[in-house]
Amino acid sequence: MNETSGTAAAQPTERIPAAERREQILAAASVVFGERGYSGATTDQVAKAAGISQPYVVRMFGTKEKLFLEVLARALDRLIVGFRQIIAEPREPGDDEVELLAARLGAAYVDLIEDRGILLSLMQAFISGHNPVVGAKARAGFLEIYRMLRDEAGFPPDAIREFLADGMLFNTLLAIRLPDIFDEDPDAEELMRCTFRGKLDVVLGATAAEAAEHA
Amino acid sequence: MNETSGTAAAQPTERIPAAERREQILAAASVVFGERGYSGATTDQVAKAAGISQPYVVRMFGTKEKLFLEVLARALDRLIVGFRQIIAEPREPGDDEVELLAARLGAAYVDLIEDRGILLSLMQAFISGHNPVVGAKARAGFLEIYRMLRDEAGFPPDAIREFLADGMLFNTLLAIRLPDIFDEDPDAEELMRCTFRGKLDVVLGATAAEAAEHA
DNA sequence: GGATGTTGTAATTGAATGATTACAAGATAG
DNA sequence: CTATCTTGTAATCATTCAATTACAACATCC
Repeated sequence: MNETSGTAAAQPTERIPAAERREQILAAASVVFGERGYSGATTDQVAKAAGISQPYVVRMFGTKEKLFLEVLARALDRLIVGFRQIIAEPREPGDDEVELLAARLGAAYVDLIEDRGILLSLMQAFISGHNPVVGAKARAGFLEIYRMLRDEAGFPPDAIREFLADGMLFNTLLAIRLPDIFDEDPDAEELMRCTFRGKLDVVLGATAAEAAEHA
Repeated sequence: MNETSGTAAAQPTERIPAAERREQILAAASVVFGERGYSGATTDQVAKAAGISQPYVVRMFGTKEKLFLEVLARALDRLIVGFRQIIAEPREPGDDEVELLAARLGAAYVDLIEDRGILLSLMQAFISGHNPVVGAKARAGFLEIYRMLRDEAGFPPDAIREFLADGMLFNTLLAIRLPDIFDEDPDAEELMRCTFRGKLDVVLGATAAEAAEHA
């Protein structure tokens, strides 16, 4: 199409509007930061994952830190907006109102953090409490979720604790890649099942299928 | 004592047996790795925290990675040994046998991860699932805890899930330094209290006291 | 009291990496 | 057609940092 030399090998990177390229970089950065951590990730790895050159990544976001903060803000935003949407859905009052809403929120959460980039970017932020900027964002985000469950969802304290605790355990089991060793150690799958009591078979089905496919 | 020049300013670093120095380095490394992560921490920071020179740190452990693995192994070991000790304690059978044991284990866990180095080293390991060596250790450690609760403590699945989930939530709230903003945002303390339902007032008291002192 | 082992550091090196600069090529307006 | 803006890269710089080397001071053994 737009090649001038007939047998060009390395395609000269399509020209793409900055706004769109920005999204590509953020998506790539989410994965790379998630895998290697803020310090462990390099702007060059992000660039390669996004299919562009390293200087372009830096110029687009100014510094590596600003890029990371943007990735984190996006992840938190998706989480909060997603939850708020579900809570806003009309629901009829009843005995199991809280339980049902918790299940819906849980499913949404699972959907979200199956994106490993989002999961790990969030967890990276959790352990950056010492960093004034990142730490403050992590605390603020966590508190906003708490207030949402308390005020908008109307959860009683025990339901909040259980919901958050289960979420953090799920985070951890996914982060350590427990499903990766389902076939090596049956206890791994047992722990995963024990964690979800079948109430989230969707996820388990997906990850187990992945594992089976890989075996 | 062993000063040759009377007015020596920079003390020439006391000679200490290698084994003891090793422990000092491991203690310092636990803190530094916990705060900055594996990639973010430098051997020089560890050295300074331990009060020795950077090359000595490297020579003692060969590489930075080996040092980190040793720190992680220590943390996991303290956790596992500590739990096993409590489980082995004689206890009379009864209705609340599991609940009581869970409370004891919880208290021990809290004691342990109040050492921020241990808390964060463990959490660093959790999000290193992609790293073959660190990831494998994290998975193995988590599974060992699971088996201990199931086989040695005799916990039913629900008790295991609840125990682990509460632990992970506690990890997270401590990691993001929620107690640091108790005085800025009353919801922070409320979330912390909601999380523990007063069953672990020891901890809350300690961190609140810290915060008050700082205010 | 010399030889050997242990405990330590200063100086340096080589690689990695975030950031900058300078430049090129395509699009768009006048 | 020329000027300008946008989208992109190659080359390079300055810094950081893990690791190495070479050496010094103390201790212990014969």
